[in-house]
Amino acid sequence: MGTALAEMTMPQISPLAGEPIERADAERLAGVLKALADPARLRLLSLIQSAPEGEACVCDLTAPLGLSQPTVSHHLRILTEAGLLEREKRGVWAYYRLVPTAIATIADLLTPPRKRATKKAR
Amino acid sequence: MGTALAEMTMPQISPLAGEPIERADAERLAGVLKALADPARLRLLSLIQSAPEGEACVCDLTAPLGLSQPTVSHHLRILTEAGLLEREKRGVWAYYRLVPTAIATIADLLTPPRKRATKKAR
DNA sequence: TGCGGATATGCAGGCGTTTCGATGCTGCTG
DNA sequence: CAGCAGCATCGAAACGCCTGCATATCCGCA
Repeated sequence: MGTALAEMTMPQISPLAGEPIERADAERLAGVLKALADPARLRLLSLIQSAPEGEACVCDLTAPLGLSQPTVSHHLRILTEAGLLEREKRGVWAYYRLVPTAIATIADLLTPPRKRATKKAR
Repeated sequence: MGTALAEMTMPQISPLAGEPIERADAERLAGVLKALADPARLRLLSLIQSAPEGEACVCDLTAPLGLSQPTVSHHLRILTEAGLLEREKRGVWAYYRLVPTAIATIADLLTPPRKRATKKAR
């Protein structure tokens, strides 16, 4: 439901290049970037991504971050709602992993249309 | 002095991929992303980038944004200190333009080492 | 079924941010 | 040289965010 990213990738948000960006697009993109713009959350993404199976549960992340368990859960929730993480509950544990192309999508939205046919031109 | 980006690009910050990111790196990257993660500032970047000469003065940006002049100046200052904009004063006007590869650099920091030889491997 | 561990949620304190109006500064221009 | 236009800075108000503690919820296990 959250996945703010899905709302951006689908209706083809204007990528911060070319035509002046629309107010609504700016707010959606800012929303996702805001999820990224936090040291704790960046480290969470990095830790999860470099974990053994590319996944990690809350109890694995609490110590390396030096934050309380509720705070870690809070950050994970924000990242999940932004469409950057996906959650899978196995037994008592909640395993988080990166949504495959999510971050790359954000990077593409920032990057000018290098070669890519980003235009809707028909 | 400002240009938080310069401090990142130079000492080769870990790009959110590969090894778990360091706390200091996370804070630097979060700092720059925080400058981006605002609707008004995203629109400013977009407006300036798509302006006639790729530059614009404050008085050109106030109306399209619908924000007061002090507020626009404030956002421009944050973007400049983040290393995303550069300022040139000509007469009474202050012209802002994008720092050439700044945004692309951020995109690269987020993007996993696709093909790129981002590795320090020799 | 009752206990204990792993997460999620509620609540609150402290801090940062976004925005404005008022004001100060600077450099044209009449 | 006065006045004005363009910007930056200041001070303040409203709002949001990060964090922790306390508590609720869920699941496996004895």
